[in-house]
Order: sequence, then structure tokens, then C-alpha cells
Amino acid sequence: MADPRRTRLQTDERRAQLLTLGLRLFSTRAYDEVSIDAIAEEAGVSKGLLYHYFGGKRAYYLASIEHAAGGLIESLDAVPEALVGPARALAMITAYLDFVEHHGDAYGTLLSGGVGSDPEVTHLMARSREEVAARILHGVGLEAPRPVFELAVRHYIGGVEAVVLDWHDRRQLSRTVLLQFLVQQIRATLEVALALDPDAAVQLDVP
Amino acid sequence: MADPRRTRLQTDERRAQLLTLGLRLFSTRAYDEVSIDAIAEEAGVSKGLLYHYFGGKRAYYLASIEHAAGGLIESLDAVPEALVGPARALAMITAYLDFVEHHGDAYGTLLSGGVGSDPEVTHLMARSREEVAARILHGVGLEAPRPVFELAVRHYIGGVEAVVLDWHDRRQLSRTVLLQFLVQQIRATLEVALALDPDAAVQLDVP
DNA sequence: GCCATTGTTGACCGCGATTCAATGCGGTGC
DNA sequence: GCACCGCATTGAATCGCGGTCAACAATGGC
Repeated sequence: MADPRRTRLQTDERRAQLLTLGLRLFSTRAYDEVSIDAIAEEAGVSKGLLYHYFGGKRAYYLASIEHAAGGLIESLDAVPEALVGPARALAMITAYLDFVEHHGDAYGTLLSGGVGSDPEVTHLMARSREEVAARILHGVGLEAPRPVFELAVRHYIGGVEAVVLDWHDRRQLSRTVLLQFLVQQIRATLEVALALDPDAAVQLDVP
Repeated sequence: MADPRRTRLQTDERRAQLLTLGLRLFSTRAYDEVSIDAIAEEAGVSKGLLYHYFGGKRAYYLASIEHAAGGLIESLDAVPEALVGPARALAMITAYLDFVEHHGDAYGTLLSGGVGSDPEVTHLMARSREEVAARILHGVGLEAPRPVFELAVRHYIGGVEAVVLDWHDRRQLSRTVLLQFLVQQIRATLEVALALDPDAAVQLDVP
């Protein structure tokens, strides 16, 4: 446990340890309020080691965010393939909320991704959202590109991020109400999209 | 025009000039890619002056964002009071899109700051969104607090920010389709809220 | 036990944010 | 028109922090 001088770890362990720590620190304070020295001290590690594992502070931050994003996607993919239709929507939203409740800070960091609109962070977030969007569209049987539905789902995801963040920060609404709203809202959103693009082969009611 | 040595301006003018410049610079590059020196040089002003007007870089950034947020709210408030119901929704969304088309970069900065990293920026964005939310709720005749409707509107706004940012970055969809979607979506969202809170005295159909 | 590999360190460097005492422009009173 | 004063403005000095690098030591193979 204690390390009088040095502790040598496997690359993966150390990397994971640092990522988790980074997530926690960047969640607590703002990006440029967290100094490399502070991170190193907190980790009980030298500054140089951080530069050995990640290229620099920015890259470290980016990796932390990616770590969180990966966790979220993983959670969503834990939903059994067997579930379809509204039941699947319910399960996925539940998984989403569970993730937020368990890794609240990580989620917060994930969403507060912009250090003043950094292209790399923006791109990473965009890819993460596309993953979520793909899963939603897959859930209603849409595989081919459908711009209107992509728009609708993008709107939905943006809304989810907003309300869930609010919910996590200041618990004003019960989880139940939030869940109900989100389930009904995805359906309503998809119906709006269907009204604008009636030819799309979506299945909103697979039982 | 040219200033061989010094140019002395009114406090308000200089402040406005610096804010506008800041908005432009922070929109172009990431926060910590923009150095105080660069800002000062671009403004044709000394570094120290920036510290005289704003407390520091962070505060300067914050003020720039606030500037942009103010412009957006102003645009929304330019919609005539006479318009009500769906027509008002259409007008306000149009005003929103107009603002984004005219001040696209400022809008981008505004939002990427909003997702933003530190408590002050977050708080500022929250207040700005509350202003928008209040205007939407007012538009349907809701003045008293209604948690479910606040949730719904928060979701809607989050979605709008997401899709509008996407739309601004990579014009994949026509403005018309976006507009149609957003108009129908606000109605659908409010209806979902109404289903969960049937007692609310909303007016979705004032002609 | 020796050696190679590589995880790990700590002192050093330079840029950029911040400070502050000095400077001079613009308006005011006479 | 002139002297003066307040306040916008400056730029040199400071300092903290991100980043670099050559040396060091823990682990595993022989």
C-alpha cells in the first residue's frame, strides 16, 4: 500500500489509476484550476510520469473524457438485445440514469467537455453522441441515413444531456418523473420526425 | 484612425471594443490558445489595459460570453408582444436562427462555454437559459412554477442548442426543415409535459 | 547474482498570466 | 490659451505552471 520511495505498476494499472483520478479532479475544479503538480501529488507520482503516459495536460484531459465516454457507451450496450420497442427505450434510459447516478462526476466532466471550444474535445464528444444516436436509431429499425431522424435524435440527446445534468446537480424532480418524461419524449420526438419524413420505415410500436 | 502613440477612449467604447474582439478571438481559437499578448496586440492596446478593464483572462472570457448571451436575449425580445401562440413560437425560433446566422461564431463560443468547465461560466449559462425558458413558458401562459414544464422546456432548449450548433457547423439540413422541426417539436414537448401534469393551465392553441 | 528493459524521478527551462509604479491624454477651471 | 488634475494607458518586472530531459531503480530473464 504505502510507497516509501517508488511504486512500479503495470502500464495498464497506472494508466487506469491516472485516468480515474483525472476524471475526479477535473470534475471537482475547472481545467486550468487543476495544475499538473497537483495531479501528480494527488496521485503520489512525479510530474514527469504524467507526460510519459499522456502527451501533456490537454491530452490527459482528453483521455479522461474519453474514459468516461467509454463507460457510458458500455453501460448502454449492457442492455440485452432481446428487449425491443418501448421496453428497450425504457431499459436504455434507465441504464443512462444509472450511469449518471453511479458516476455522476464523470458524467459531469464528460458533458462539460469544452475548454473553450477545443476542436479535439468537440470532436470526441460528437463521436460519443453519434454512438448513442446510432443505438437509438437502431432501436427503431432505422439503419440507412435519414437526415430528419438524425436531427430529431440529436435534439433528443441534447435535451437528455441538459435535463439529466440539471437533475444530477440539483435534485428537484424525482427519478420517476424524469424517467417517464424521457420515455414519452423520445416517442413524441420520433413522431415529429415521422410527420416530416413519412416514408421512413420506422417501427415505434414493436411490443 | 491610426494611433501613433496612445488613443484614449471612453470607458464604454473601449470596453465594448474589447468584448467584441474577445468574442471573435475566443470563437476562432480555444481559450488557452489565445494569449493575453495576442489579444492586446490585436486590439492595439497594452496588456495591462485588459487587466484594468477586466480582472484577468478568465473574467475577460466570462464577460465576452455574457456579452454574447445578452445579444441573444435581446434578439428574442425583439419579437413583438402582439404575436401569440404558434405564430409567436415561429417568430421566436426564427429570431433565434437569425441570431445564429448573423453571430454564428459568438453563438458557438456562447454554447461551448456553456457546456463549460468552471462554475462561473456554468452559472452564467444557466441564467441565460432560464431567461429563454421563462420566455417560452410565458408564451404559453404559464407564470407560476411548474416543475414538469420546466423540465420539458429545459429539454427543448438543450435540444435546440444541440441541433442549431450542428446546423451552424455543418449545414446538412435546410433552414426550412430545421424550422419546421423545431416548431412542431416545442408543441410535442409541451404536450408530453401536459400529459404528465394535466392540471397545468397552458394554452397551446391561442390562434 | 548480473543485466536489460522500462517505469519513474526531479531538477531545469521558457512562455504566458499577472502586477504595479510611471506616463501622458483629455477635459476643466480660470 | 494655459496650467492642472484625474483617469485611461503603458511596459518592464515578477512568478507560477506546463513542458523537457537525462539519470535512476524496480522488475523479469538468464
